[in-house]
Amino acid sequence: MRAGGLRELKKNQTRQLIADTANALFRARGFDEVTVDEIAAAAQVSKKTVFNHFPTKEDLVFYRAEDREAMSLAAVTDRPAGFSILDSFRAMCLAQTRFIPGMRRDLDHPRSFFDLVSGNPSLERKMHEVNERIVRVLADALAAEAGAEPGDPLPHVVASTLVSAQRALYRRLRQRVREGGPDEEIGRAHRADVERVFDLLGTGLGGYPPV
Amino acid sequence: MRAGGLRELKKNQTRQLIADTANALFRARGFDEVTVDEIAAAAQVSKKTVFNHFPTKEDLVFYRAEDREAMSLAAVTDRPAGFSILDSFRAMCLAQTRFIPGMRRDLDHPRSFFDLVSGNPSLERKMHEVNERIVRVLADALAAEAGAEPGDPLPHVVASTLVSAQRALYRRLRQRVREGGPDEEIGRAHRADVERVFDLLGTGLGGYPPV
DNA sequence: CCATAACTTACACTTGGTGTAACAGTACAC
DNA sequence: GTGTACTGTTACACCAAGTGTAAGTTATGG
Repeated sequence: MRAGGLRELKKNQTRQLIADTANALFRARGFDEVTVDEIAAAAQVSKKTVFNHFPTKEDLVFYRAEDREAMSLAAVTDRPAGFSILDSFRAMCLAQTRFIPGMRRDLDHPRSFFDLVSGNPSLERKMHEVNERIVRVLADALAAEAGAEPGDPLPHVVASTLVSAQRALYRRLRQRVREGGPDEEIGRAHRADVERVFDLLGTGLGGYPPV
Repeated sequence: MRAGGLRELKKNQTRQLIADTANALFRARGFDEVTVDEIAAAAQVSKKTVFNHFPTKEDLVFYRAEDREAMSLAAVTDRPAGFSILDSFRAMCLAQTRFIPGMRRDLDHPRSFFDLVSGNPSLERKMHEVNERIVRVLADALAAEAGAEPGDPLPHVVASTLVSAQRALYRRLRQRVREGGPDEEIGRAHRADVERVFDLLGTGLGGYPPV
């Protein structure tokens, strides 16, 4: 069970090969139009091996979801002293502009990752599940930091709000990228979005919608 | 296609019969331990008819989700003049105490509705889906009322926060009911919970967690 | 009473996902 | 090196959810 063993290496290679093969096929033809049998055949692997690595077909698309989870969690646990959680999330959302090049690349595909997921019920469900997982992990971290009573609803509400803000801003940013324009301008608009959202979260929702 | 026609009546009866039969079986033995074939047989109906009425097996459990959706939406659209949306949701959450008797009845079952859903991945996914639907509907209503630009992330963030508050408080209330105690005491504790959550939402998240 | 539309059914089929037991290559101790 | 235990892969048989189709049945409206 050594981490750097040959066995471990081959296993990871197989996993990566399966995921890459699957996603290439999904992009080419759509999620529902590709069967797991096809994926297995294309990756020269048995169907059982696919399911040994990925519990469901949907996981082939979202297999890197742990990264996002870790990022959100780090915003709470690894923030510099004197930074509130809200500050930390605001900073994280401002930094989303670094995704712009990746978004541009994705949008170049005839079927972008976004198009793949949106409009497919089972993939959308899976996405919500991933999201909910992040909220829960974040809520636990918040509860631990705040020393909240078990069952306290507050940490979960805060976590849900922050994650939803992060996602909404990400979606908005992608939309802006899709609409076109120079990076700099998109960045400016995005920063304004971030400030609007976090101003509201910072001062309270009581005044929404404004008259 | 008359609303009060005999055909319509029988259809609704069949639908109700299938749902009731299914849920009785689910409660008795668990969601995964009952097949759709069994449900169809028990309801004396073909499997195809089950799927004609309910697109997926999970819908047999959540077939009344539209009620919740309508309730959340009404909190925005039907609120009295001078009530902010936050006020309206606070009132709605305070009124959750009326669910206490129903919760007690549910908890009497050897397998409560809650137990049925929690711990079952596909039912939890479905629940998140229902939830996300509510958030989206609410966000649209908020955006319409605020006259928000298309793509504006704010309405979605607000909607997500309100719905998550509502759900978290509902969960907390059920937990209190499960822990036992007189209704009056539970109601008092719940009202305190509601005030804590909505105070935070009203004044901003910046101070969370408190030092 | 008849024609049509709407609901149900039987049936065959696809596909995601599991269980099992055998097989193959790696790790490791000696 | 050699034997052995371990671990990932495979073939295969199987289950259950969900779909498509064509035919049967019953209400509806003229």
